[in-house]
Amino acid sequence: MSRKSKQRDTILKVVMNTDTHPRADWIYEQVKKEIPHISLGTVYRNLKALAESGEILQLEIAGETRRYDRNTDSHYHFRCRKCGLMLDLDEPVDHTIEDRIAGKTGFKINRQRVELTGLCRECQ
Amino acid sequence: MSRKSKQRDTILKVVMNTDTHPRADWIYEQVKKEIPHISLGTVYRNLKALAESGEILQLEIAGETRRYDRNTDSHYHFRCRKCGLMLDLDEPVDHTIEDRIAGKTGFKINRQRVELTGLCRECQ
DNA sequence: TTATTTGCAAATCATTTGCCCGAAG
DNA sequence: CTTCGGGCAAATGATTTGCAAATAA
Repeated sequence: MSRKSKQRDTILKVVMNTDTHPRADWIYEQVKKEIPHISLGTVYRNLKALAESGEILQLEIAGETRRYDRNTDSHYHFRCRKCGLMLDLDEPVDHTIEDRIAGKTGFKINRQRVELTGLCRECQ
Repeated sequence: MSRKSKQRDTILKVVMNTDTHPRADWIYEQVKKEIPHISLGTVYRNLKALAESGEILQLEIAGETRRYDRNTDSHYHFRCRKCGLMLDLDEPVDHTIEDRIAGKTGFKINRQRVELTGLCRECQ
């Protein structure tokens, strides 16, 4: 289905080796250290493919540029509104909300996204 | 502080008269019916001003174009991934998550955003 | 009058796409 | 070979901005 390529392998490696939830341009800069002539378009194309195959998670964030996450489990996120730090919270995800809403409205709920925004310890 | 203008009043009126969480371009089309020569830039400028003064809410949505909401209270949203329908849920907002995270991490939490995605009744 | 707001167009930012070429199978 | 992935640059879509003219106070 999809061929292997040096660029795709390197992009995946970069994402798997950080927990900073990087954006495409940061990933691009890191990959350039190994493949100086890589293009940003290639980075976007491969990030998309890797997300579609379930190897990484595309993190769509309200009002912010997209980020990428090696952690593909369902989890909450915290974002510092001053320094931009973003991290996973290991709070257990409350799925009872989904059932409660589904029961009330008749909707089928597939996904729940919870974002907490505030100030991290350093920025307070 | 801010002057009144026909364009701002009309934009506010349009947002207040719908519960569809419209995007800027839809609001622009509606306002054009009353002020045909209005420009999209003016619509954006006024929506921003109205949000800053607290009269409306700018809804930043993960992976989607911004929408505007006449309901400025803290509330959850549901979005249908097929037809794009977006609506307010009248589920009470659970603020205990904020305290729990704050206690665990030492972060100061200002805002919580909860988005449920799925299929509405018509689209299932 | 004079400070804001408008209309318009150009600028920006993140992301996607078209096309032709090089490389993987 | 033949098809997919890569590089590059141009296109896209949403939103913002600069500026001169229009308008509210």
